[in-house]
Amino acid sequence: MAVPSVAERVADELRLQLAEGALLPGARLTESTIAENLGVSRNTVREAFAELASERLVVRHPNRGVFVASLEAGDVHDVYTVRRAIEVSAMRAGGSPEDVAAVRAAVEEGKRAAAAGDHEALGTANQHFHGAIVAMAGSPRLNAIMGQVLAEMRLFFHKATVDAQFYQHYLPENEAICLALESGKPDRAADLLLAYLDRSEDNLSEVHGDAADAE
Amino acid sequence: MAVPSVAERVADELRLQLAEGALLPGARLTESTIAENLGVSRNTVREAFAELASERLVVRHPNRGVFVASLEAGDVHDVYTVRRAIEVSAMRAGGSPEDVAAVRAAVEEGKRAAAAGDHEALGTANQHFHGAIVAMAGSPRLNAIMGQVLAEMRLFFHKATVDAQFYQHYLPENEAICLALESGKPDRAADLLLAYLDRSEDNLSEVHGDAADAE
DNA sequence: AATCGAAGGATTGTTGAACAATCTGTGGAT
DNA sequence: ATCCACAGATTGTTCAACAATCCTTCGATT
Repeated sequence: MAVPSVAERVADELRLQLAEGALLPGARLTESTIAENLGVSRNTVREAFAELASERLVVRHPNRGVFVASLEAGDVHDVYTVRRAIEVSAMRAGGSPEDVAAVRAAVEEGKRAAAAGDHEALGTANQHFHGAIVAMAGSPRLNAIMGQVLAEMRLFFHKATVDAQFYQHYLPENEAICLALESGKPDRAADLLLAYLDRSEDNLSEVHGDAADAE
Repeated sequence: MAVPSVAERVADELRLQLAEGALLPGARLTESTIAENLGVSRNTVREAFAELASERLVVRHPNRGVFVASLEAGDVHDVYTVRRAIEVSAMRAGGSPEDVAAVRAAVEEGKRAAAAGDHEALGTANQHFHGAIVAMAGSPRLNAIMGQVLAEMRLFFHKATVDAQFYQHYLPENEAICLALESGKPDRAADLLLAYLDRSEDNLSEVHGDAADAE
């Protein structure tokens, strides 16, 4: 019913291209060419840029232009710090049976994707899994924050060109976390999740080719 | 060195007015009048609005205008859900001695304000206290999120016209939390903080005149 | 008298063009 | 080779216009 504004549609389109990897980190986004390509005004593109910049998907260099954000080594640690705070907290909240069911659904979605050998789908299933975890807190703000974090992660993965085994490795962990949750032990699930996140961060820092400081 | 753009200065100015209570929740912000008052273009005001909207300080009603955000009952709970996730997580991280010193400084700042009977200062000291707690995590993203949350809270306090005793009541709690932190017991401090936040939420919901559902 | 609907005014959403400010890169002078 | 000036391109911002939408008022109808 609510028709999205043109600026919002432009932002959506750019978000899509970013998620698909059509725009790689570091790439420059020129106002005029985007305005021309999408058939909108430069001013409207500008509004869309403001939105994407607030989501950290894009970085503004004053008088120089906007560039697709690229996560540096420190950013990876930072993003995982946010994830640890939010996901673990939401997990300890427990969540309603429907919330737990959503987590289970994401786990099964991942299994199917792995069976089909589709690691694009495997990646999105993993994001659904973590999104469902945060959703247990029932907090619109936490959901929004997590949404942004996941979008940032997606951006990063395209840069790292993650191989199939990357996600597959985590499938049994997701299963274990989900089982703990389903058997009414959210604290146990939270501990597993925390360990998972720590390991995931290490893996990612490694892929990124960065000497991780043992903190 | 970096000169803020006009749009950013407009956003800053509006943020200031919001923090000072010059613009009360629910008030309408008309593009043309603000543009005229600040001597800038309507388009620039529009960019500033986009920024404030992304911070939830302002709400956009399509084709109707932007209004100063007003926290409803559910929003209070939501904001506290975010605070619990972020603050408690940061607290458990412990933090460097300088970080702890910053927390201590905020506590003392609060004491001085209370002694002087300045509850405007008492409020900001309290915000510094919680900001310092989050800063222990050393995460720019968490700091940014907390900054937005605190800005939202400030908005709400102007609506509720909180009395002096509101903050004063929490001074000894801040002291206790800080002491636990200083004596190397961050987990103990985190537990105290969690209890603090729960009680604070109850108080606020009460002030707001809302039948809180005991969850 | 109350309800409904249609004009009118006001504000937002979007466009297009224009110009100053700033950055980038090229080429020449030392 | 280094430095400086200049030209080109892009951003930042303004202005003016118009369509779309909303709110209000006024009038017509029942």
